[in-house]
Amino acid sequence: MTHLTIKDIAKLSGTSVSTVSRVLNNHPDVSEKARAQVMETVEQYRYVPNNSARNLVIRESDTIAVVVRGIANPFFTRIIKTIERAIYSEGYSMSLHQIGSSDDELMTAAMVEREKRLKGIIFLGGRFNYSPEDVAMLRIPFVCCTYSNTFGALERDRFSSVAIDDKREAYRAVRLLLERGHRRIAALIEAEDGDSISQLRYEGYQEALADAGVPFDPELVEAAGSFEMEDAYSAMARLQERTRFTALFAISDAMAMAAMKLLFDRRLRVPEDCSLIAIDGIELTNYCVPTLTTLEQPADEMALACVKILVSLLRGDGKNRHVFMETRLREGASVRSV
Amino acid sequence: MTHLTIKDIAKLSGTSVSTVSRVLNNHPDVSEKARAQVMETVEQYRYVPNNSARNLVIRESDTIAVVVRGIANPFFTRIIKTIERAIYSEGYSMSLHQIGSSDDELMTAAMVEREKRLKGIIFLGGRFNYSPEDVAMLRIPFVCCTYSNTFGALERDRFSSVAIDDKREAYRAVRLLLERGHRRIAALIEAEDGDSISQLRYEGYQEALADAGVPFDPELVEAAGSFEMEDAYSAMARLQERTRFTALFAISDAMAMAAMKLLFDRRLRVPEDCSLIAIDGIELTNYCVPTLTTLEQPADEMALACVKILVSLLRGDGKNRHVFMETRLREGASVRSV
DNA sequence: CTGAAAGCGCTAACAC
DNA sequence: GTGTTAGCGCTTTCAG
Repeated sequence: MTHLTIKDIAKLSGTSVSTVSRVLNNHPDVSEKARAQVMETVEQYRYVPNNSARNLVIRESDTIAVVVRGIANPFFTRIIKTIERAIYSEGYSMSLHQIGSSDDELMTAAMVEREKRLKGIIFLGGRFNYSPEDVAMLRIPFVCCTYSNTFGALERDRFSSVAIDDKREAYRAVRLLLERGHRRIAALIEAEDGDSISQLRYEGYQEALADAGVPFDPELVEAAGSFEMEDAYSAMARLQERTRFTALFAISDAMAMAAMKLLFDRRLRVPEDCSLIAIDGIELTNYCVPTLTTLEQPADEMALACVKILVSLLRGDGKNRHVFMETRLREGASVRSV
Repeated sequence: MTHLTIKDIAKLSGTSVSTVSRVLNNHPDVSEKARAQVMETVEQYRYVPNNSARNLVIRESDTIAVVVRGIANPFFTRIIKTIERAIYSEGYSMSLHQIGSSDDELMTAAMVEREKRLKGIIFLGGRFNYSPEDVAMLRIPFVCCTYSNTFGALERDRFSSVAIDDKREAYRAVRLLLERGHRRIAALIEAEDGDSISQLRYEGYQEALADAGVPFDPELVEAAGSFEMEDAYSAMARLQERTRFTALFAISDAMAMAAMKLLFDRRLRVPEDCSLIAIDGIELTNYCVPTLTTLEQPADEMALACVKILVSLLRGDGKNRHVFMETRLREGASVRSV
């Protein structure tokens, strides 16, 4: 036998499996003597229960799963911490699941739902285009954090979401540049389409220009093909070689930081030679030189809202909701007036 | 009933549970007709198997768990990717587990070992002081990545490790500063002791100074109390107010970047007013301004070595080993000669 | 090729 | 208080 089972511990401690189970799960109706007896053997033999067996037999748990797409996203780190705290203070426990970019968050969630008898799910990052069939595997409430199902056909009362209005916030960012006198404003994006956050923010960029009467110039737009800093750096290099501009709107802080570095390497200064603005508000932007001006997503409020919505759904005193939060302008030193 | 079970699918598709199981697990001995039949009902009803039940009954898996301490550590992100690829190409599959700073990685690993019938474990970051009793819960081979059990009483043939020699590398970093003519070299650390990576690197700092005949000055050392950038920034502020120096050794890249920002905010320039060197080589240091000079840990090689050692252990043709890798000096623009 | 049946390790009635 | 036992949903012999 590879591992000791509860049966072994029962035998070893001279009791029965139910007594051992009671002790392990802190049930009250166990005599002190039996409890001590069991605890001693557990310690002595370093018994560790098998969670698969436990999860299989329990009818329900108080677990909320957080399914995160993109382990490298620094913006999520903060959110997860806050979500975790909120979940615990609501009396639930959290189960965190990272998935790779090629995995499907819905399938992962569906499997964990059965595996752990989940109560609810919070998705942190994910596809923007779920269909009703896609989510049919999920039988429990879920809330999408940092995105909404903008491009999917899913009924809005089938799920909840907490996010910023990406298009509008991008509009705000670009508008700020316009108000500071910039006219040739470049955009560093991931891809023009793809049902992603990049697409939404890019739309905001275009709309802001249009509303200000600034003609759209495709020369000023460069797609990195990913959200990685390395790719953003290369894209910025192409952009900078191709054309001139006095300001850049990057769809994410990380990409803006890569752009900032490219400018530095080319002996261009921020903001003297090029102003920079982005969206996200990750901690790191406080530590770059100069500090990046960015529209900060209210990470803590978003995390709290997710948990609040989900918990009220679980308690039965709430309906699916879609919350759009506003960003806060965090003025760094990367934008100047012209 | 909340979820469909394999029994339901059997009934619905007019076969038996064993046939459904065979189809689901791609066993060859199923007729095409039965297979199609089962697949159709599975799709139609969006059946998702219960992994707890599966894990409970399988005798063994080909799973290697990676237990990561510190979700926010950017250095780990790269390593995980490489580990994952290596594990898959060796024919195993990976199961990733994030743990909070207050959780015990050994207990987590022991539980997952039973839950998933693990073959082996890779710890990414963890305590430096395991005792034989601590690891008694683990029955399978494990390798510690980025650290070794420097301060523990665990027998060295009980586990494997892949890491840099933190003390020696810190020595090298500080020595580089000395060679460039620096004499007043400050150190930004986490804590003076605590059986951590910070302690080891701090020891290297002290030894380098001693070997160069530079008297140790406690004024030049500041502990941040954590590895967080925020705390490093404050610590650097205290240090900078208290005394003067021409160079700083930070025990991590992230802390160095925080220090860099503090210097900038105080109108001091890097490297003109203060040189900076650190250890780690996270991608981000390529994007700070100026680029940080750092001793880069060979993340990919370390990841590969971990998997290689573990796999050879599992195949029975290998013994526990302790590998120390060398860092590569990545010259940025943050160090000048005086 | 297919189905019946025996558990995997645990919890929770249920009897004592 | 305590022990016995019936499953949880699945895989896997073992017969047919």
